[in-house]
Amino acid sequence: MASTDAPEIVVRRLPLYLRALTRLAEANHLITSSQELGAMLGISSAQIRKDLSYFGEFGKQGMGYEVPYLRDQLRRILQVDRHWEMVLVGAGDLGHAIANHAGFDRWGYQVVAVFDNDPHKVGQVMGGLTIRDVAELEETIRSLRVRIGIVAVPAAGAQAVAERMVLAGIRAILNYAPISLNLPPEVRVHAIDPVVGLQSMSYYLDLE
Amino acid sequence: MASTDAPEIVVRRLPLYLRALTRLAEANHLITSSQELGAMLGISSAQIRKDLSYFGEFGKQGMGYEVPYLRDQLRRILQVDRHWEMVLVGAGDLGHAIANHAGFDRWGYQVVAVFDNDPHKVGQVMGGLTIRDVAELEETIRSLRVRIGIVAVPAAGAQAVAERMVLAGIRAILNYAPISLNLPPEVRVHAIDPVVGLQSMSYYLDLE
DNA sequence: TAGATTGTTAATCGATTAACAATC
DNA sequence: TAGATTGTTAATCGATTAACAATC
Repeated sequence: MASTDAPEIVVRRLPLYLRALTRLAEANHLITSSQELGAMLGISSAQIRKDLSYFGEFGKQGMGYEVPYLRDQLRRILQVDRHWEMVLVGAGDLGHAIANHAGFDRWGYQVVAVFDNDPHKVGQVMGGLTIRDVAELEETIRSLRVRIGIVAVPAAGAQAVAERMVLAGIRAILNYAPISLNLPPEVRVHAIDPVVGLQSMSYYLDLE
Repeated sequence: MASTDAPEIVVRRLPLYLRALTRLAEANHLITSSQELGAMLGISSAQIRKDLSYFGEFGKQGMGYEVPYLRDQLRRILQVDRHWEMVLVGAGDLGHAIANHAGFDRWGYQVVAVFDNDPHKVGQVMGGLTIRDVAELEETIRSLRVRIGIVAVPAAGAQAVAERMVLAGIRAILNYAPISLNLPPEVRVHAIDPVVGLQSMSYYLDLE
């Protein structure tokens, strides 16, 4: 479980470090340094050393870090050295793309149940899973003891779906709906909205 | 042309304010307050007032903000009150989902050209567009004067594609590849990687 | 007027960076 | 040893919050 005092902003950088280390390991680099990692990520070497220091001492002075060792430590710290199951609500185009997203499997995240409220979709198969009626959401989350939920429904239904997930035991939500979810602070939410990203970038673009 | 002194972290919140205001407007709310917006977004009212103050005075003491007026002002500030064209590289499953993403159209973002390096895909139609050979990338960006690029290729090719985009005139990149792009500071990058979000949330989950 | 809420200032809080002793 | 790089401290920088005069 989560050491308690690392700031969230630090935790959110750890997956980037892990990704860079995985890439180095695949290229058979055995040793790296805070400077090299920083150059890969556009982050200062001091920040990387400071961030890692919240969790332990992983390097050797004068030498740097052993790539496979630091990678494994980050996997342990982030708890990604295990299998996580997820439920997905929303079997539209977006849900379909999510259910088939190869990156999830590769990192041990698996969608184990898909839900929709459209009677025409319920019973159909999507990504190897039979689409269930969203009425069975709570029951399924409880019986499968799932902790992670993915919201891929239209904005109008997202808050209600998220609240139901939380009441049934979900503690982390990946939110693809274009709305800010209002949930208890103990529930983690990560929002994916490409339009929000585009809009903040548009601010900086020159009209030619 | 972007006023120059608002911190980027503030600019990144403006789309959230715009989204909330759009929702209020659709519900025919004519007036709102920093407190109401804050409650919707999980942000303090002081922060909302402070953020808006970088760009002007939009409210009335004792009254709050007129929803349509503030919404329109944010659209102007963010430059989302116009049509933006985008190029997309990568015509795989992910590219397909992106090209068909309804949210882009709704907000004035349009994919005008799709590229792939697979000869079998070039010439096929995806989302109403004929897939072009990625060899034509620079030429197309220049002749269409596009400023926004979407990278939806595997990690191994992403950095090279992004660099080519930038040399041809792209100034904002939406990056779906699971890698940190290294680009000149004048180029904006917004990364979309659901796995990174899941991994940072996993840190906080209790193993039962 | 009385009540409410803005816009802004100053205080607080937290994150990043610079610097360097420790040491491989 | 000489050179390099960590882990950590203190200084700096920047963001958030609290408070309130202005005023609708």
